[in-house]
Amino acid sequence: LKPGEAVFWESDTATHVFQVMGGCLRLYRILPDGRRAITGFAFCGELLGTSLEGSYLHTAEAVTPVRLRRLPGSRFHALVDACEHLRPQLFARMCAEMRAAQQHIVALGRLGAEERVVRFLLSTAWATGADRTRPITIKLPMSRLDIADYLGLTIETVCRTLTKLKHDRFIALDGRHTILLRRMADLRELACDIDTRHDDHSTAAVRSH
Amino acid sequence: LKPGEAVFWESDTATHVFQVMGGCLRLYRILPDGRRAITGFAFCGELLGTSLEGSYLHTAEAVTPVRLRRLPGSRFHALVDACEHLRPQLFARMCAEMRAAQQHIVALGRLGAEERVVRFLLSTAWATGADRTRPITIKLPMSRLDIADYLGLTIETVCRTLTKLKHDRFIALDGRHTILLRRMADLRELACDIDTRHDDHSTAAVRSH
DNA sequence: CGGGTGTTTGAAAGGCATCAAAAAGCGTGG
DNA sequence: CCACGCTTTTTGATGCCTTTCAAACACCCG
Repeated sequence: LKPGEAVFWESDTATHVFQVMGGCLRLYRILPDGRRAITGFAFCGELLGTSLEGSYLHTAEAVTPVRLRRLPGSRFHALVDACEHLRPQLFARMCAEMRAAQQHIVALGRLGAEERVVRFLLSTAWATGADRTRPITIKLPMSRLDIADYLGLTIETVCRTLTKLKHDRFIALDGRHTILLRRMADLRELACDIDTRHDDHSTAAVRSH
Repeated sequence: LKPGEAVFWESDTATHVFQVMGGCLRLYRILPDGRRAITGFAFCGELLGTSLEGSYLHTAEAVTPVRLRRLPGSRFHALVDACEHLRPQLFARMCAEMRAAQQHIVALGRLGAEERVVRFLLSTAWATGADRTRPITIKLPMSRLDIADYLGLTIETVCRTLTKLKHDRFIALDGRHTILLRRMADLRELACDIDTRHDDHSTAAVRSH
């Protein structure tokens, strides 16, 4: 698929399951008045269209050139049903998706603009499996508007936040789609990142009443 | 469980699966600085703790008195694995959960305060399986603070929005936990609601057993 | 019938959105 | 290789919605 082309639309009857073999896609829903909410991005290896009988949950559209593998949904589920060791794999993927969704909900519901942007940068970096303590250069294939619609912000706010981070020496921008993350520890602080902390038991105990 | 008691905490090792036999629970995560994000509420019939090997995704805490059924996670998954007709049921539940999460993401990312509150009221009403065109009285077991933390707002904003809806004759309040929804068509308009109809059909089907 | 918690209302402040325009990329064609 | 025009991004000024802070009020339980 070329950039901008869609794999399927939100209203489509879900007939096939897809696997991304390369490239990046945006997954989104459009509100009646035209507002767009991007629920996630899909990268190489990920599955699309697994989570529904009926119609797709969102529109899937290519951000970069994308290569896909396609399988009829019925066949996919038959395979999963038959293969003893395939089932836990699908289950694990769905769990990961759920975890990501909940993380997203927390971010949209309770984090400020800066926290959201930094968290997005860090999660993108970590999706590549990079060392979490060392500075890293990441590629953001999607546009600022995509990022804004993903984070529940406007494009201007995303820009301003990035420039502020740049001036504060937390990141360095190189072109539109390349960002260098430096001072990871400070960034993690800014992101209000709970995943990497291990003091949650005491926190939970305190707040449990 | 009595109100305020927890079934499990976010950091706990996920050992058991629970089914709610009665009452209402809140599912939430706490940020390092104390902010709370409620990711959802659980009602009679729903399953808790299915979506993870490892540790639970959130804390589950009783809002009202709650009755639970408990099953070791290993046993639960063994049963599902063995039972040919149980698998699609679990799958459907997970899909419904995912759909709810995505709906929530859209609301938090792109809807204003009034839209969020109205959407919450309508989805609560429809969870009871009521007629969608006729006025209906609903019970909200949770506190205003719970609603605020669920909708990504403050308690004051939730209050103000409800008061405004009352003065505009869209709803009527009776005590703290009872709300009459009138003029459903107008409310749906306010909620920016396109596909809740489709959503709830499957949700109701899943809930029913 | 109090006391305490939870809710509602009010005033002021702040953060993000909106509107507007300049600057920077980027592909195209000379 | 550079000039051109378009799109995307960045920056700036202003306004609105939601939050914050504060206090009055209602509800519930003993």
